[in-house]
Amino acid sequence: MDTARRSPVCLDLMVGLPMVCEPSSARCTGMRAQADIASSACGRATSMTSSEANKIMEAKFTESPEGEGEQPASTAASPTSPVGKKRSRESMDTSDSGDVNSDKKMGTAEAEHIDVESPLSNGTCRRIKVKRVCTRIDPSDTSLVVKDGYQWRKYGQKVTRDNPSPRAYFRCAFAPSCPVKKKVQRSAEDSSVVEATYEGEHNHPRPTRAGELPSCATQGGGSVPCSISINSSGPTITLDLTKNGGGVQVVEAGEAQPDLKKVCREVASPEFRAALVEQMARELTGDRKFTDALAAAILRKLPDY
DNA sequence: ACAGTTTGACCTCCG
DNA sequence: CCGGAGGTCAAACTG
Repeated sequence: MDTARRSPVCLDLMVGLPMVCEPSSARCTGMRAQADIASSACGRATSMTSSEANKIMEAKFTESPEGEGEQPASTAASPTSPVGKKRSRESMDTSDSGDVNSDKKMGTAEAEHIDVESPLSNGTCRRIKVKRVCTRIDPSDTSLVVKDGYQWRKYGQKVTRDNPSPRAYFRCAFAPSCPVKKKVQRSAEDSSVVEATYEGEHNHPRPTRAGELPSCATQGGGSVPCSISINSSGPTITLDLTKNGGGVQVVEAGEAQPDLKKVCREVASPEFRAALVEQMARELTGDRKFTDALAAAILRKLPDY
């Protein structure tokens, strides 16, 4: 009964809060596991290379202090990071890439938001936000295209050592000066999952084109408005009940940190689900605003009575 | 002719 | 210094 209470997982219900499709936010993600990587202290980060950051990005979640996150776009696009070609390029790739996963076909996606500190030559460092999104697609689809509302131009493809599937490199094609890049590669463990890594921040509004509505507007039954964030106090699962869908669906990231995997397994367990439902019911019935709103909605549906 | 993609070569980093 | 690996460039190709 108190599984959820005993669980390290904290449930955060989002009831009655309309989802806002922020152009540069992961809010529109369907099923989303969001891990904000700390890499907090510049002091620590000064010794952290971008490759280390990449390793973190690709393999690990670390605990994150709160207050994490937003950074001005101006810092994101800092052109001055003469730490060598690879490093400087990575350094240019900063921050939030916006709403990245309107799902292409099967719609289940998982995103990680990761900030890493990129050391600069002058001894300072600056935060890079990298977002990785796992999207389920048809395994027979080899296009490595993840539609996210932005226009991308492919500029390279490479087979990496740890994954037989090729990795495709894309640049934002909407604005020539947009520093955002993304890498798309099938998961080594599950060919039906593609991992898209977004680096950098769009310096332009999202192109609005017919048929490319924000993902939160287009996502269908396959997506669940749920997010998982991991912080020092333990993982928090957020269910947005303002959207359609409703079950709990967990997609395990192939390279997810063991902690996240553990959380995913826990979340997927029947015991947890039962406790989740129970706690949801408790939360809902105990929320006066919710019951009032529910009553009002029912009354509206029954105008003749 | 043009825009986008493919793909081999090249560059840089790192161990 | 060297070799491997990831990332990018740019010519060739394609629709």
